[in-house]
Amino acid sequence: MVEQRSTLEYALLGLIRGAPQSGYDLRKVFEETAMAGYSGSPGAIYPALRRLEHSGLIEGDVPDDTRRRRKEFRLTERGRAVLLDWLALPVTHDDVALRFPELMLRFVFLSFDESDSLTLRFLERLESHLGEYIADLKVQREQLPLTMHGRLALEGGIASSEARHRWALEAQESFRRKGDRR
Amino acid sequence: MVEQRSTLEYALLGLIRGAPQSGYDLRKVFEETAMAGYSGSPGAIYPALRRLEHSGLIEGDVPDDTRRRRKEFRLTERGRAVLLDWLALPVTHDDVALRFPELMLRFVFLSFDESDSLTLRFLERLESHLGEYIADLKVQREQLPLTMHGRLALEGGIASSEARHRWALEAQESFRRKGDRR
DNA sequence: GATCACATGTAAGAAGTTACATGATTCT
DNA sequence: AGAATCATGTAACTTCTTACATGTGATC
Repeated sequence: MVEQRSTLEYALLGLIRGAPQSGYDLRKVFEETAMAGYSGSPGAIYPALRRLEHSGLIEGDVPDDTRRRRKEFRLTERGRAVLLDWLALPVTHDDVALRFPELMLRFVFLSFDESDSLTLRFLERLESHLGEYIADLKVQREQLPLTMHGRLALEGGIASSEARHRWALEAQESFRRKGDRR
Repeated sequence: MVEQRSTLEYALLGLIRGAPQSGYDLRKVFEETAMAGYSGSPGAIYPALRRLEHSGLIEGDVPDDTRRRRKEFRLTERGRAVLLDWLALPVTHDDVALRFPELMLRFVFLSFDESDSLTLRFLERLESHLGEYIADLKVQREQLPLTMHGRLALEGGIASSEARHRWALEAQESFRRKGDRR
């Protein structure tokens, strides 16, 4: 059973895993790259870091090369394990239909798995669930009584899902080619 | 200045505007059609309806043709006005980048504007902000140092945004043709 | 008579938002 | 000297989640 944490907490774990950094650094990442829509408000970030620290997933050090007040966080072993558990979670139908941005966040952090096996499993499941989801939307388009706006909105959903579906296929090919080259 | 309400509350206003209905009816809409990801849990719906009632945006009647306990809500004049204000809000860059599902919810409810003028303004702004957003993503792809996963994720975002962009253009044409026919 | 669908609610807790607060260091 | 940036935090509030609670009418 996987520990349940908020998406923001996983985003923080992933970023810290990429490079140890302070709360301030993390806030800037969210503000400047608008990372998938997680707000970098101090009222969200600092309490989340506190929770992660209390749970023993991250540890803060005060680096001695700065004279500014500053605490740099890095992952603990448990932190790495919790992050990996989250990354290895199977992609579900609801993830695809309701939480796509979170899936993309997970995908980015799958770069920490150097074997690419988690990545390939992720993309395969993503691709198949997207296929189902697109079929569902098409059924709804045929069967539900819809206004012109409703039908168009559904068609928009179908179009963007189909783009994501093609992307999932292409991404799989990229990783397969990469694996073959070795 | 527009009254600030939660997205769930606007979703409820829009659905009730479409047809007066009870909390139970509304919950089923969310559960069965998975409407854009708003959960139909009673702990969300009933308090939200209470808030809307207290603010004078909806009113509940007990219909006498049923013997079940049941309260049917309909919009008040103020409720219609608040919904319309929300629908008329200009589409912003952040809406496009961060809150697309909410935009699609608004689009569906724009069917209440029979002149289609709000719809057309909505689609024009959507189209232009999407264009900018796609350009931003392409800049990030060129300029940021990215892992293979990061680059692919960005390309996925570009692909689905381009699909939405094409959709916004096609939807505009649909409404223009419809307008011309009269 | 039991079970399912109808129908509405509350309580506790989690997590985010906005706004405020504070102070040090670096740049102009 | 003053402004901008670095850096961390708290408090009040809002809203959602999960889980529990309750009861009636319809169907088998």
